[in-house]
Amino acid sequence: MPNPVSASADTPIVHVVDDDAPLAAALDSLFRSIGLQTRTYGSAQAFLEAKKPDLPGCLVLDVRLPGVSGLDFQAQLDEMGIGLPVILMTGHGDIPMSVRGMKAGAVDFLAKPFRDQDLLDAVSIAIERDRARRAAAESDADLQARYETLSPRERQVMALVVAGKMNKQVAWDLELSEITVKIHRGSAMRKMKARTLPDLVRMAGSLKIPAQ
Amino acid sequence: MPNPVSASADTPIVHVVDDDAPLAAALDSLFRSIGLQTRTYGSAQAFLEAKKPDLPGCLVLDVRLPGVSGLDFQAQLDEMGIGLPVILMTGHGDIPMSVRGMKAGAVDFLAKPFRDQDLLDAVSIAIERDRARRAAAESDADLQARYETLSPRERQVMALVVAGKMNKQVAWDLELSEITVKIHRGSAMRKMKARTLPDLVRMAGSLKIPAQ
DNA sequence: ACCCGGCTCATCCCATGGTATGGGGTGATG
DNA sequence: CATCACCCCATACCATGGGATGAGCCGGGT
Repeated sequence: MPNPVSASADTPIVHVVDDDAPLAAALDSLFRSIGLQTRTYGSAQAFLEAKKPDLPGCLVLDVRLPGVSGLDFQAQLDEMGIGLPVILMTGHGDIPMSVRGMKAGAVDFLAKPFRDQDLLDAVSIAIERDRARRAAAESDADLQARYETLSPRERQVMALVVAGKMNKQVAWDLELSEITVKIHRGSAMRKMKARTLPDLVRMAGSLKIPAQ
Repeated sequence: MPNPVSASADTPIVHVVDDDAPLAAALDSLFRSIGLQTRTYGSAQAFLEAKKPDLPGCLVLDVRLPGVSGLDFQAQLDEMGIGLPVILMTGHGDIPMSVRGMKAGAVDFLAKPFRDQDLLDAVSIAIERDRARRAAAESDADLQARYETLSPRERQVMALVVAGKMNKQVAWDLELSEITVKIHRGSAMRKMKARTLPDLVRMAGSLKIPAQ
């Protein structure tokens, strides 16, 4: 039988990292009440060790944690390439702390006590941001994967073609015959699944291949 | 005779908006001491009415101002399209205030008293950011200006060409002869100063002309 | 009335792009 | 050794791009 407030399917996940168990439990039920999955962790370490499902979500993080500071942890996550949007909470914070958190890209920084609604708003923004991030990352990974199937020559040719050079010029630059360039160019188009040259140019742009 | 700490040429400008005159004067001399120009204003209104030289710079803004709040003023500047990076200062601030300021894009939010060096660091970041912003805006305006010289037909053709359609298909879409398409295409290339099709595609990208 | 710019089209000609067919060489790998 | 991926090239053929020349139609401004 379906849940009254549907959950557990592919609904977003809120990860709560807070060593204050009662508070974590309260947050958990708050999020569940609006149909979000939650996971709670007593420490940064616990969060890192847990395996996270491949779903959009966000991280609600207390600044005061056992071991590392929440702010340091935030920076650490960044270096590790975990792009999960972060919402920071604190009981005893000051302005420099909040500024540092926001500079590091936090979605919000909430001083306790805060209204439930403020947190829910922040979470909803964070999740939306994560959705966009994941979508961008995915299409980027797709593109990157295709690009990696190109042979070295094909990449060179692609770069020059995308820079606007004619086959003839590419041939001269790479000391090849024009016919060979045409062939590499064709394979590159096929492998990149680019129907037209403008498509290829845009792909090169997304891949940050320098224009010229 | 040149100044000891070179200024007044095309050096960046720090705009200080603060109704505390002694403090403004102190900031003024602080910034001049490192070779920056400064302008001080007693109110948001005074800043808006002043004519600002066309130079990179930033805005140092006290949150508590006569009339509007600094935060509201910040939002107002945004709506007016004044992209000058903002640094907020406050004597009596709290976390929500700083978070709001940072969310609105402030470079930094400093609680008084702060160290001179913190402000100088923020200013230097802000000016660098403004430089980048201005450069981007300028090249964008250039492009936009060229785009505006295109006739309506030329724009239609350009859009379809950039979307990867062949002249033939463009002709069919617009119910034109292929020859006419070629001509519009040629003019578009010339007017946009695009040497090659990839160039045109990138320009269209910067102009945010939808790809297909 | 005239000119000019935008829009349209045709025919001709040539450069360029793109693919197919067929050939040969290398080096890594099973 | 056989195979495969990558690299190189030629000839041929056709589609496409792009410019020159010449032309007609409109509407707005001098």
